[in-house]
Amino acid sequence: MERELLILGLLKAQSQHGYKINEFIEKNLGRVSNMKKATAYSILKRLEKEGYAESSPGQEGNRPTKLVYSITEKGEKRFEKLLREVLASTDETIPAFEIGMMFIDHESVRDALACLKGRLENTERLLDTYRNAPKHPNGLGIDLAIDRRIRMYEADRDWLKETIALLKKQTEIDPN
Amino acid sequence: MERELLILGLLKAQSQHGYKINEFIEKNLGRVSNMKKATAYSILKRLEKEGYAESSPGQEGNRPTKLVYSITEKGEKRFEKLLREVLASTDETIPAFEIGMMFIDHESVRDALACLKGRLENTERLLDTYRNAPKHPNGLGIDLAIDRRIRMYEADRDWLKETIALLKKQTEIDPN
DNA sequence: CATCGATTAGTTATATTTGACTAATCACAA
DNA sequence: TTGTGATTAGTCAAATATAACTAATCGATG
Repeated sequence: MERELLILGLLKAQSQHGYKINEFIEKNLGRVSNMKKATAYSILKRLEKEGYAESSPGQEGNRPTKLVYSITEKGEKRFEKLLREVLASTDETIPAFEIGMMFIDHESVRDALACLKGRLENTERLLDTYRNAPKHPNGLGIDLAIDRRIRMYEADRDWLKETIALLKKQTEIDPN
Repeated sequence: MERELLILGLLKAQSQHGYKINEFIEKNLGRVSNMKKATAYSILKRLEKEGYAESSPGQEGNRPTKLVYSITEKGEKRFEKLLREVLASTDETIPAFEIGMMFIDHESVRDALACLKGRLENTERLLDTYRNAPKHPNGLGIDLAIDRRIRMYEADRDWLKETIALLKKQTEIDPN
């Protein structure tokens, strides 16, 4: 659903053909979405079938014609509906990591500690990346999203540090 | 991948047939996974094909025979490998909500505020649920996972409150 | 004891996602 | 000018996920 929103948003900014859409996502939004090329094409096709976008053959230079997609009136409405939905609703599904945590007693504490330490390093590296991300002058939204990302990673880092400390104390009592 | 881990974990605890697996996920792990029945069955089939689980026909009472799945030696290894992977790696994909936030300037500030306030209520309700969740006496992992969930929702709530305040200030300057 | 809704235990058709493939053009060097 | 590796612009087969369907049994009720 956020994928549909993303593509509608890109079409809203500018009519484009599938290749450009995918290229933009790969090059500029690699962190934002890991949607693959074939998925982008298939979503474009669906959007057209459902009347949210329309395509017309376009030409550039000597290249073979390609389908240029534009958002329709109906598509703009759809975009706004989806936007409200993702803004208002909370995603309640538990991330993979927490599912793993539930099984942590099946691991030796020593091994678990190694995993969590690796994860802590990762998290701190990501925090750095987002903190050093350039401010976006136009468009408040992107900066707000980045700020949220930072908050989340900070919370994750704090929890990780405390949990690692707690498990370390356990190994001192009973070093299995 | 976390779905495979979950099913292997359930099989590790006890050999079961597909229906019980799905029932347990639906009734007890509704918050943990939204995996659907047909998916559970298809993962069980794949696990068997790849040698991580094996099935044998079982009978109970007068009911027709059903396939009971057990985890294999190879499956236990697989479980541990997957567990290490999800524990160590950071999921870097941006949640749907943040993708929405990036488009927030396409919304009127008034509408955006309404959405975020709805979301804040939701988040506070969830926080309450997790704070009041009963402690799990055996198995430290579940409590740690719940603690992490609480931290994340707290961070989300704080960010939401600040963002709502910021947008409110904007409406006072320029009420569009 | 017939029957009717709930529960058990799946299968199947359909939709979504992705990795792998195709095929044209371009840029540049030998 | 001809080959060759990169870029452009997709398509297609295979994997994954889910909604909808099937079909047997159970339990209780009139």
